[in-house]
Amino acid sequence: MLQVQVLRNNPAWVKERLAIRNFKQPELVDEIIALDDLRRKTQANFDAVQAQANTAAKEIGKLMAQGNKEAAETLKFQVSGLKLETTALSNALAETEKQLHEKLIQLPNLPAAIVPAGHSADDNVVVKNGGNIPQLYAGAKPHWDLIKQYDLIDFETGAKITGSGFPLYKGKGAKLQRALVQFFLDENTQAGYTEYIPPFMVNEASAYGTGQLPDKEGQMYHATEDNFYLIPTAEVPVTNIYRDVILKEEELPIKMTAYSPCFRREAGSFGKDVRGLNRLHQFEKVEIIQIVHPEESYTTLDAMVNHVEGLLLQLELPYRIVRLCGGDMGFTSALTYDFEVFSAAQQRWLEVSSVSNFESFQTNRLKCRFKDASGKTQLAHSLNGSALALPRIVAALLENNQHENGIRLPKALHRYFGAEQLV
RNA sequence: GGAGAGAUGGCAGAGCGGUUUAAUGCGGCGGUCUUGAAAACCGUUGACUGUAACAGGUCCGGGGGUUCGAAUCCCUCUCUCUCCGCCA
Repeated sequence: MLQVQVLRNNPAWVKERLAIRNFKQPELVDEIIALDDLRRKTQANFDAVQAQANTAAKEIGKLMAQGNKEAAETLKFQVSGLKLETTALSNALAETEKQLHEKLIQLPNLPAAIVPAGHSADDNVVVKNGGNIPQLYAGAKPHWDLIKQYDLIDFETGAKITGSGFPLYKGKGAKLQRALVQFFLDENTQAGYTEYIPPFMVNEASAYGTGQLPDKEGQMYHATEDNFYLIPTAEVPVTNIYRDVILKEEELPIKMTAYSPCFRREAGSFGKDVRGLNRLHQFEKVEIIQIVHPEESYTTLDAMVNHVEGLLLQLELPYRIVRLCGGDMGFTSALTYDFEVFSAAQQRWLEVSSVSNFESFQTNRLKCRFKDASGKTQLAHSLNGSALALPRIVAALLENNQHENGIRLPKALHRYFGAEQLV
């Protein structure tokens, strides 16, 4: 959520930034400012009447204490009308605030200066290519065939137990998951991130805090009896650690990492996009999250991108880093870099990480602030990224490393998996 | 699941209808003293809103109610603790 102050300070610039995203209702900016004006006026009126009532109530108290009952009763009668007035004004104020808030949450984050304009993924900018695309042998297969051949994941039984998109990992397939999670967490903690295991269900306030509610309600599984949501990413519970918290400046930066299963309803997808491990209702992911000083957040974003790149290098996967254009960026992000790995048998780039700077968009909703050197409280900046999401990594590992007699593993995983060959 | 107790400022802890603009202690910050530090003493010490700056307003777990006036009374929800039951 943007700060109203930002809109008031420079509405023209805000509209210009929103245009980079192809945001269709720039008039919202003016409506919000007008509502904020109204809110301020109503607040001032309410305050004035309330002050009058407070003074009178105190006076009555004093008269009572003096035993001057008659004068107290007279004043009581005179003041009784104020109550209607304060009730009316406070209702009007609440209504204005509600309208203001409803409009404000419709505004997406303002793209950073270097975000390219554009409408879709076609307008994204590839900023770096790394790793080598392997030459596969003639009989190379897509990962879903390899999974079946080596009995790594049983999708059918997963579907029987729960439904499609809920894989049942088995044998070496299950062990590979565990090895990857362990590898990622070790790398992340070595880079200074503190490890967490968060709750995998969150309440409404947390889902709201990171922006899943109210906009993306349908993407989460909802346990209605207890009103809990299954987390779509560890970002939700972990970032909410700092909801309603005022930090000391020296506590920044806060670096956190967490493994979690992720649950996504993702209705309406079909075809090759959902084949095998490409898209699932439940998958594993290790996330990195930082809460930093506003002046540091872009340096931090670069550091996080470098860190994720380091993981892919160690996994020996061909990758590219993509700067998302305004039209393809998430609602809450100011700047996002996507990491894609090349899955050689499918001949497709698969997104395995998305690293974003939210600036103060998320912390404003979370009320995550810090006291700066001059003693003022201001909003911190938040960032997060996957490091990494497992399924598509597994898909690329299987496809790119297959040979006639099995599947080899990158060196970095040997000690985690306990062998040089997966199969 | 059953019975009971509780939720107050960074922490501890009073207040249980009207000079409370939330006592007091600890901690934090500033100062005096000191070569420096400790101790002692003095001062200061939250969030939100609002103003050019004052002033003013809101906040005692969340929400609602009673009253001229609520931290204090009533309703409701959430959470914590103790005991019992069940349980990996």
